[in-house]
Amino acid sequence: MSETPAGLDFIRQRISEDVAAGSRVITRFPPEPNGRLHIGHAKSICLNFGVAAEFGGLCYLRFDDTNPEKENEAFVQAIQEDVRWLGFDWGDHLTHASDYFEQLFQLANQLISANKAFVCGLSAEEMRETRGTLTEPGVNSPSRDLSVAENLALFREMREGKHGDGSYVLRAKIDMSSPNINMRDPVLYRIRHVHHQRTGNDWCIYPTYDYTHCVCDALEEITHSLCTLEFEDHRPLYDWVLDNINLNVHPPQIEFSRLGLEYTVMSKRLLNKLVSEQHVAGWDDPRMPTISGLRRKGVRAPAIRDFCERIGITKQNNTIEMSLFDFCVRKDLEADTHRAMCVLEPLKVVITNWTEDTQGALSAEPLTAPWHPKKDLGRRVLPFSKEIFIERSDFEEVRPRKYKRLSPGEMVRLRMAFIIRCDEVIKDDAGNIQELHCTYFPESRSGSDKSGLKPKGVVHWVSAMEGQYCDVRLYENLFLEKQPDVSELAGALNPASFKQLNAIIEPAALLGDIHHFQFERQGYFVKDETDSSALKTVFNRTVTLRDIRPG
RNA sequence: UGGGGUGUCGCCAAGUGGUAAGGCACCGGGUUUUGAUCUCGGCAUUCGCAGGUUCGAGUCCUGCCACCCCAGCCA
Repeated sequence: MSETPAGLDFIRQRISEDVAAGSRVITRFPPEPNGRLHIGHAKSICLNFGVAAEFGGLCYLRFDDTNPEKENEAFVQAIQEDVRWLGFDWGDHLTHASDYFEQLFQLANQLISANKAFVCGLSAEEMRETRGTLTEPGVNSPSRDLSVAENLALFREMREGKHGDGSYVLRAKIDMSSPNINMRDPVLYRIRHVHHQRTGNDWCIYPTYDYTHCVCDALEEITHSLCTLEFEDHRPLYDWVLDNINLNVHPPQIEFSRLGLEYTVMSKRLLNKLVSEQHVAGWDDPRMPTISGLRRKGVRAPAIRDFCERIGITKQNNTIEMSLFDFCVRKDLEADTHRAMCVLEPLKVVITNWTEDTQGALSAEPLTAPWHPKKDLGRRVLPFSKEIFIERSDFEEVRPRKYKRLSPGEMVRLRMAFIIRCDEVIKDDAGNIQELHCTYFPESRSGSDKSGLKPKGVVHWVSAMEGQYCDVRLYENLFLEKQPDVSELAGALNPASFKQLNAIIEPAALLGDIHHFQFERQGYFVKDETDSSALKTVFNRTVTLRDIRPG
């Protein structure tokens, strides 16, 4: 696929060494169902599922559902849909951290029995106060020296619901003076009397990420636990837990850098905020970097996969330029997307020498055009009439240097049709251009041009008579800055990120079951399935065409 | 400040002691009835900085500097 089979990234190098030494490859993608997946998750999905496929292994889709307060079933379903849409298959390896709640509980008891964990009665505030700081060690909890029997009893009571939320936690007994704050007797279990989307009211204590993740990895015999850089500091804890329970499986945790993309944000907290504060229309708003948003904007899965391949896997902090993403999107669409003509901001053109006779002659042999310039996708008919619309921006009264469009006295080709010359500019009293009067050259018919004329350029057009109205939504970056300052979210947003136009499109485009289009000279667009109706079709702009103009 | 990481072209990224891949972007030429696509060419005497080891250093050593992450009963 990639034209640049660069050296393997450091993770694949490591894995291929392990495979050479006889290891299997079992990975996992472990989303928390508290939001929808975004392009950053796609990087991880492509890595985990990709690596599994490349080395003949398998990849679990495991929901990390240890915090029922924030998670829900709708996200569980949406995440599965997104992963599947991206083109990955977890087979029957769909699991949840909650599948292992019982084992996690038993193992926690083992930890207590081994005097490696204790029940702590400190409040959250007290715990913060005794944790110490980056430079000062913490102090031991007064509960730290409870007997094994007392801890076992207390933990049982926690599980039985005899204590209120926040009254007790189970903590690992490690080292309050560790320079790594994660090792200062971290919390393993907390009390939460809340309903869990899968286990219902079976539990009122829930394990924390640090305790859960490594154990689930071990239980699933994950061979390579790949995660992002911010978990690097948690690795000693990951290892501590597995070293202190007797599962005899110890996956290595390997960290890589998360994706940064210009003009957007990737944190679920912020994306959630954008949705809940209604700065966008929803998780699938086409301006969102979510998988569903990109899909609704018209981006296809191969483009996302290609993008993830091109950005690579390293430990360097990175911010990818949007131009690379756009490149991948266009590259994917270019090869097989139907072309159509759609006038976004219409300017009427009257063909003064067009008569009923010429109209009659044309109907005997209508204009047609291929759906695609290279790939054979068939042809469509292009109705033509005395009045047509061209793009307002395709006409200038005063011609700029190297201008390849229409201006007074000049000629331009109507794409796939005739050459016209602008004879007269009709204006209203205020001086606004109302319409253009042009003559067409019968000999210049596309495909059989005998006119010998050399027009300045080519413009798209739609017949006024047959053209259909449609809504076209133009999307731009959600944020103003490449690296938005999110401390003031509202102010960082691009007010021009969304614009809807009432456009006119050639009739053939609305007839079939074609979803993705390239509107010639403008960009790629996709039918919006949720907002289109029988009365009006809505198109979302996926990405503009590359546009190199002088100046 | 303690700990953990990272520094190779504008943005990514190969490079694993033998004389700086590739992609995107950018600049120039060609083709073109999309200023698209396609195509050809250009684009790091230098690898955060300073020393050192070596016949030879982006790769090894030492010392600096910069940036990122960590003080949730979030993940």
